Order: sequence, then C-alpha cells, then structure tokens
Amino acid sequence: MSKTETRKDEIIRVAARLFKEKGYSAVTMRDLAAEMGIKAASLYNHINSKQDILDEIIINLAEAFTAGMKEIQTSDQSCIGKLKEIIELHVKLSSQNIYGMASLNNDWMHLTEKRAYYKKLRTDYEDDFRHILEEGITSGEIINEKPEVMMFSILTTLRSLYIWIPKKEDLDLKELTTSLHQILITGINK
Amino acid sequence: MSKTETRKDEIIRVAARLFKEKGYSAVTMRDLAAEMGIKAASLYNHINSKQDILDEIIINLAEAFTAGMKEIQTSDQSCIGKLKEIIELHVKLSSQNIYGMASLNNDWMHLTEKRAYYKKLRTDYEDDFRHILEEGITSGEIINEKPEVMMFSILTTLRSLYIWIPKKEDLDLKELTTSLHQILITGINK
DNA sequence: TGAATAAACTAACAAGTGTTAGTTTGAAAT
DNA sequence: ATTTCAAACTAACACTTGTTAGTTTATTCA
Repeated sequence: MSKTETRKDEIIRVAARLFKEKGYSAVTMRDLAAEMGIKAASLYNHINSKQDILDEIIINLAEAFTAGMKEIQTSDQSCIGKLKEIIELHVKLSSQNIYGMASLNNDWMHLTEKRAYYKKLRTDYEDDFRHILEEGITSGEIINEKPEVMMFSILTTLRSLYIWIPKKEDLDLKELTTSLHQILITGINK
Repeated sequence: MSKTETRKDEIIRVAARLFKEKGYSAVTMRDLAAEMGIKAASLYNHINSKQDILDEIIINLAEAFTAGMKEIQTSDQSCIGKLKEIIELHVKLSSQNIYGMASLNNDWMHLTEKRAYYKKLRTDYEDDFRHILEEGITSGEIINEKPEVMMFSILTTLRSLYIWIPKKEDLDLKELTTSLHQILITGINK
C-alpha cells in the first residue's frame, strides 16, 4: 500500500522534527539541508519552497483529524462513546505524528494561502466536538456545564499529547487511552 | 506601589503581544519598532537586545508561578483544596499575562543563558504538583490513577488558558475557575 | 539662559535569509 | 558504449536580520 519513502517525504519528515525543536521561523533551509547531509540548494530538486513544506505537514494532519471526526460523527455510539473515540483518534494521530503535531499547534499562523482553509477545518472540528457534548447534555449523559469549557479542557489536553508522549519510554498507548478516558471524563476525585 | 510604566516596560509589553501572534523568531526588531511608532535603532536606548526582551517576559512569569506554588505548598488545605488553589493561580496569572503566557509556552526554547534556569523552575513546579497528587492518592482523596497522566492532563489545560480566555468576551473569571474545578477534578459524566 | 537628560533620528555593518541558474556526478536503462 | 535521469553540486542574487555609532531634538531643571 504505502509507497516507500521518497526523498521529498524524507525532507518533510526531517523538517517536521526541526520545526518541533525550534519552530518554523527559526529553522533555516541550511539547517534542514545540513540535517539531510546535503547543501541548501539541493533541497529545491525535491520541494518548491519552505512554505510548501509547512503546508504539507499541517494540512495533511488537519485533514486526517477531519476525516476521523466525520467517521466518529456517523457512528452509532453514545455521547460518552464518541468522546472515547475522539480520545483514541488523538492518541493515534499524535503518536504517529509527534513532530507534525507541533507544527499544527504552534506554526499554523505561518501558513499563507492555506491559512483560511486550515482555520475552517479547525473550526468545523470544534463545532462537531461541541455538538457531541451538547447532545450529551440534552440526553443527560454528561453534566450541564458549559460545553465550551468542557471542550476547551479536553481538547487542549489531547492537542498537547505530542509534547508528553515521547517523554514516556515505557508507554502503552492502549493504557494511555484508558487513563485519559478515566481522567478526562470520569474525573480524578473519589 | 507599582511604578508607572516605563518606556522599557512598554516595549516589553508590545513585544509580548507580537511574540504571541507570530512567535519570537518571526518578530523582527523593525516589526517591534513600527508597532511602537519609532525606528528599530531607537529601541536600543531602552533595551539591550532582542534576547533580553524574551528573557524578561519568560523569567518573570516563571518566577511568579514558582512563588505561587510555594505559597500553596505551605497552605493547610487538603489535596483537592490545593488543586483548586493551583487552578486559581493559573487563571489569575494567565488572565493578567495573556501575551507573556504564549512566550512561556512556545518560545522558551529560544532562551540561551537563562534556559537552564527556566527548565529548573518548570521541573520543580511539576515535581511539586505531582507531589500534591501523590499525597491525595495516599490519603484516598483522589483516584489511584497515574499521577503523571493526571498532572499532564490538568496542567496542559491550565497552561493553554491564555489561548482561550481572550476569545470569551463575557468571561467571569470566578465563574471560569468554578467550571474548571468541576471539569478537571469532578469530571464531566453524570 | 544654559546644562542635562531622555529619546528619538540617520547611516551603516556584517552575517544570514530563501531561492535561482547552471553544472557535475554516478548509477540504471537502452 | 551511450543516453537518461535523479540528485547532488558551486556560485550568486537581492533582501532581511540584529545591532552599533554618532547625531539631533525636545523637555526638564538649576
């Protein structure tokens, strides 16, 4: 299925790692080239611009989240069940794209032509998320607290997983998912 | 008490706002000067370097969090009570330093001489936080879940408040604190 | 009035920026 | 053996970067 990694893919993968460490603006094409073991000009045999690298990293990931949310929306799960699926989606995509998640969270403002599109994807995602919470309140599954604050709390935790996952060497993702479900939904007090 | 804002303070305040919008590396001294209505070279009558601006923003805030935590540690509250105080601390400092919080979260890696000191403050803060959770587990106040995951979940939410607070125009901070206490500690399910 | 001071200015610098043009290399395919 | 082609190279460009030096301006205080 998935083709072997092209040189372009490799450049984008290495770039994402550097972007996570220093941020998009602080990474120069010469930094990236050095990391690849080549000269800066050689990068342009494979990519069109520095901007294109960022676009590809962010848009690919944002669309993956959108696709995941669309699938969850059409599932026949309860509200709490859907929330659990959202947690699973974030754990999966974050653990598979540790470096890309940093750009998604911190460097989206450096998008240019693609920025409006990215923001629409993000807004739609949040609207879908909020809607699930509102249904849960109506059906009595979850507490009658402001959906906005609940969403903010859960979503910022999930969006920050990329910071935290790589620090835990002995990390079982299934176990992490269970813990997050417990903590984010059931709470921590006895 | 608090002196009237000096020109230096004003520069740092405006810089923090620009750093939040574009990140430290993407803000040039000419950007900052233009925002102040002066020329870039004139900034150097008041500050020593771009680096110094970042240092001041981040270290001041990090030390404020440390001071707050030290006070909470010595309070005679229960574990849950201390957690509530931590939430209050974050709501207070975040709402008072919306722009600075962005640098604290996203631009600390651009510290140079001060980076080690910053990281120590952050590590100590997290150790103190974790210790409170561990005591709560021992005393039976909170569930026996991994303290690391609980701390991560609560702390990333609190650290992201700066993103979210300015978006809500009709925001009562007391009300926000109550909501966060409910959601982060008691959970969202009925 | 004259001195002092804060805060702006112009001009310039050395280094670094993303990117382009044209060329060379080395291996695979004919 | 010759052609093809991906992928590297050198050299250079126009522009931007943080910062310094030296100077001017306007206000405050003796």
